[in-house]
Amino acid sequence: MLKEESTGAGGGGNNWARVCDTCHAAACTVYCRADSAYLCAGCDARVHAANRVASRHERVWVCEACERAPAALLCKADAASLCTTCDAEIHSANPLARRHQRVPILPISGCLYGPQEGPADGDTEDRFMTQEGEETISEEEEDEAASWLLLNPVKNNNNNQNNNGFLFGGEVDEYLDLVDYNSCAENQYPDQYNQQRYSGPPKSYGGDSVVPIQYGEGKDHQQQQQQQYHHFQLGLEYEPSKSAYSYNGSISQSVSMSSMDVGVVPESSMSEMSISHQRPPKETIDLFSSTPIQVPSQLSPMDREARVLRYREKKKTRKFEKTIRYASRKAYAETRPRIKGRFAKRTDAEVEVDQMFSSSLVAETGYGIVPSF
DNA sequence: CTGCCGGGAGTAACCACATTCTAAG
DNA sequence: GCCTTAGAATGTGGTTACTCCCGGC
Repeated sequence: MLKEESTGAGGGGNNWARVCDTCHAAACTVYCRADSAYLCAGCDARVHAANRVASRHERVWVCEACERAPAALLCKADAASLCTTCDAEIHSANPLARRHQRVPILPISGCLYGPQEGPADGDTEDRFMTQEGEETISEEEEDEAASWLLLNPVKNNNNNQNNNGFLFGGEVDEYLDLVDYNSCAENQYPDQYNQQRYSGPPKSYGGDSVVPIQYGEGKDHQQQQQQQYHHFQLGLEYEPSKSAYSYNGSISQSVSMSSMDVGVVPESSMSEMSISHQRPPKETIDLFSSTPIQVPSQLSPMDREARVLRYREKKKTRKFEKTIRYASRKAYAETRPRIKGRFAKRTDAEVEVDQMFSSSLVAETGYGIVPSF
């Protein structure tokens, strides 16, 4: 499904991975500055292992998102090498992504690869390439990507764990759906949102200290944000009349709970989210019946490709690790007494000890400092 | 082939409370 | 507009209970 469209939409060109300049078959994985050439793993190993001079050629990984440009930044959170364009695009998607720490990629030299054993399955799969260099997408990925392109009519099914085994609105969509909301919230309350959560030093009362944030540094950050808002607004011009900004309740809960990285939700789902609360009983749901589902065919090929690409990238880089937003709360939670894992009430003695510690600390420092990590 | 059982994996819920947010005065 | 106050909301981690899946019989 996607293969045909991805090949057909690009006007005959391959919009995904750049092919190796040497073998013209496999997807390139590194860019050699000295040779100004994009090379696949095999050709890189072969070319740069040929002699000592060649082995000293500085190469950089190709962007893992577009796979078409040399990576310029390494996102530590995603463990992904990204070109400047993709970096800007991905990390402007939402406030959480913006917090990812990125460092300039250092050139690599020497032999990058061990003995060539042919492309590993995982790598092949990861890059959606076959050994012949053709794009392939597994059925599972097709399904997931399709869930991107479709909407997720059962995404608000939080209270119903059992989706009848049908995960159409399950993990993937939950994961994917948040960014636009984040962007919406950010767009709606840009100043408040950012001032409260993402800027400024921790307050002196020693309360919640937000986990350190790495920005693009200095004044660029503000400029960056403004640019991001601008980009977002451009994106929203698609459906300006939708009440997509006024979500609350379970949606905002999802946002706060989902500290993992998030992806981009198809525009169509934004409008659907507002009616999802009124969805009929489960047994009457028919995804492809009379409900006003925006089918993929309504998307332009370019939109489709863009979404699939974003989906791929986010799937590749997503992490399910919990992100601690408030280190002080973590500290409190860790020191809090528990009974069978549940927080337990502190005894009077413990409270007294705490008060003694806190009062002595205040006397010494003038501040009630909460340990933070 | 079907049904039952046990083990493993995954996940929601629960708890207390300091901190933050919001609205009202 | 600014300050204060009260109440609601939020977030935090370890354990438990529950569901689901899979393999063996």
